[in-house]
Amino acid sequence: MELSERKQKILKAIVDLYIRTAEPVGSKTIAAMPDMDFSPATIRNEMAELTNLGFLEQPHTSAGRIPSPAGYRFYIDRLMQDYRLSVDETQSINQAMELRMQEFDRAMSKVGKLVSQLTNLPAYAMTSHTESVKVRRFEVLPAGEASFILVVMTTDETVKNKLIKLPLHITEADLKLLSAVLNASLTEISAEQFTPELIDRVTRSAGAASGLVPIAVDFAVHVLENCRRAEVYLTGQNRLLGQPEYQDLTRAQEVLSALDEDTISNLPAKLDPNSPVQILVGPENVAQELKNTSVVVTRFDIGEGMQGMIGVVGPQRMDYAQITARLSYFAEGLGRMFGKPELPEAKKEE
Amino acid sequence: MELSERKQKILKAIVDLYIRTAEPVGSKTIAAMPDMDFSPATIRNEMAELTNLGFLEQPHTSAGRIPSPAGYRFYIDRLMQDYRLSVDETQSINQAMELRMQEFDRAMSKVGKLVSQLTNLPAYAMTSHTESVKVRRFEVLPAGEASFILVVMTTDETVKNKLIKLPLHITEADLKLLSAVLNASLTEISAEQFTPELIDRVTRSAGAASGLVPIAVDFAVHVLENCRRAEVYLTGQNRLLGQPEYQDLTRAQEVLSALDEDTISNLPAKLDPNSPVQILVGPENVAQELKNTSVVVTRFDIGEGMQGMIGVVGPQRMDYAQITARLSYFAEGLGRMFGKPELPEAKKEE
DNA sequence: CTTTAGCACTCATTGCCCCTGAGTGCTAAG
DNA sequence: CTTAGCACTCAGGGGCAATGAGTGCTAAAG
Repeated sequence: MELSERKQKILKAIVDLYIRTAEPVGSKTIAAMPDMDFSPATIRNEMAELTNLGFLEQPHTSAGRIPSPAGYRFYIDRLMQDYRLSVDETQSINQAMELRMQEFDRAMSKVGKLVSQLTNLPAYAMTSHTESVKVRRFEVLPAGEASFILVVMTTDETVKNKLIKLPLHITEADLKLLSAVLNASLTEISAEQFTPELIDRVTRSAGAASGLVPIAVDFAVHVLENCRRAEVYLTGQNRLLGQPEYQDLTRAQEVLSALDEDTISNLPAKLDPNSPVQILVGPENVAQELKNTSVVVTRFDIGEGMQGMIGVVGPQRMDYAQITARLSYFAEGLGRMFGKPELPEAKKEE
Repeated sequence: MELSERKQKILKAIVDLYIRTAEPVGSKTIAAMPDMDFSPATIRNEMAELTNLGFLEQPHTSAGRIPSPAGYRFYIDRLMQDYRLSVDETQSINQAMELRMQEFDRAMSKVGKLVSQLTNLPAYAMTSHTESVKVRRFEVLPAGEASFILVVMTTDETVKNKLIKLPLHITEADLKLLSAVLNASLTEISAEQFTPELIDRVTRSAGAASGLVPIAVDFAVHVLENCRRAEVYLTGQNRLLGQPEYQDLTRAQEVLSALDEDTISNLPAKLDPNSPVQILVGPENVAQELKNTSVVVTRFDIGEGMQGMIGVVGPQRMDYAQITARLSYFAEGLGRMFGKPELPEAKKEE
């Protein structure tokens, strides 16, 4: 079913205005807008129909209209104008991105913070995987007296390490052997393939270092599992309180307590591979607690079978055009930054 | 100046009750308590004096009294009874601690979450250093085509790594040399001692890998600096909204937006080395924005010149006894866990 | 000299009522 | 189909009085 040109125009005007003011919009206000060549009465009729069609809602009889979730959806899909980033904005985003991201985890937490700042809403950044991750290589590095560092490198380029201390003395030869055995048998296979039989066999072939194999395996499995389970960085929760819809404390708390890592990592049930930015309006969220909030997500390439995702959580009445624009501009920048191999920079002294 | 026995008893009763109810306490309520063998009038007189002495405050004329910061301080130092953890509590804390903390950063974020849960307040966990950190060793590990992984181990046992990609091809020999040079000249010295002259000398002696030295140095310095700058994990901000004193939205926002990593890492200006748990009541906090909140901090040993700190942020009216007890019990557990060398566990199959 | 009963006073909170005004839906005329 | 006109609805706010918890002071009792 198609909306008449005029209905669309009115709907757009209402959503635009409501996004700006957070107050129900009345017929008179709309009629007063330049470019609206109808009387309030006409607008009223149209608004009544839009309400019947489910695009608008009325908080109470004597109030104006506000967009319903379906209204927002229609607006997003059909009416919303692209938001053009101003030079100032692009500059400040670029500048923010200047942070040299040295380590990955840290960087992601910073990314989250920046997104939150950029949108003035709670934001999250997380990593996720597109392929199943395997161990690429083990390294065993002696580290003082009776301890060594186990380094596990995975196919998604994360490198995790653990300091292992032992009460018994271990020789360099033991460690060499351990390393060799681990690399020979346990690399390039996914966590599921770490069967008890395999581990048993490996353990037996490790000689003096056999006691260390289970520890190493435990750690490797743990690393792989943690790779799969995305890491989530959430920040800027307090910005939610700035939004008029969350002046009601209980609402705010409901949303904030729902915003933990688990819900977030499950947020966008399916990522539409076609559109880069995905918007979930209110009840489109699977999580019940978020049925009054909207989520805008986008992803960026990190390369090596991984992707980053950044998202924003806010009231249904959010400036989708602006937020989408900022988010995707930022994500593009990040993609450029992470996705491509890093060029060695020209150093002063060379 | 000493408070009479009776004044102390009354003050304690008021603070105890106010902590429980969050409502100003009147003379009649106190008088009605068993063990209070005085009339309301007497209590009133005492309360008036306690107010003059600065231990109590009156929100308005016709309301009861609430403790002033000084009142809380006196209560904490002199009146508060030790809170005895119930078996249930110790059990659930122990259970929570069962999480096998495989990697340090992750573990700290989990610790933060647990503390928040444990106290039902926003909480933070962070690491900090007691000695100046140095690089203990560099490791250079080839990682595919035109890239390698640089591992920096520091004297505080953190191990950080970075994947470095290069457009040019590098041989294993180059990397060996790089590793040797770095380890020969740049270990066991602190970041300040990375002078341009030294770096220049090292670069020249690195032969074919000379282009990589600045990158490695940059990373090393970055790691050392990050070691010094404590890492902070803050969680459970939403729990602040559950507290009656933060029903006022603006207050809540003020506090929450003040709670970023910077303010937190500066929170306890000086840590009294004698008492394990440190309490900062309201205005005792240096940060202006936190002058209405209290902070309870404790630390635990991680060994190797490092310590962990866990803390709780909440309204001045918080159950200091309970929170102190839970926090320190938890911290002790963590100390036991992190501080001591890890014993290899008995595996099933051995 | 301390304790307590009595009393007048204060003042935040609550509920109530009424008014205002923005906004609607309907009807009938253009 | 559009619009002017009109009666109606209802949230929000101001004013006002009642309520009651709590106080400080005074004077009597212990």
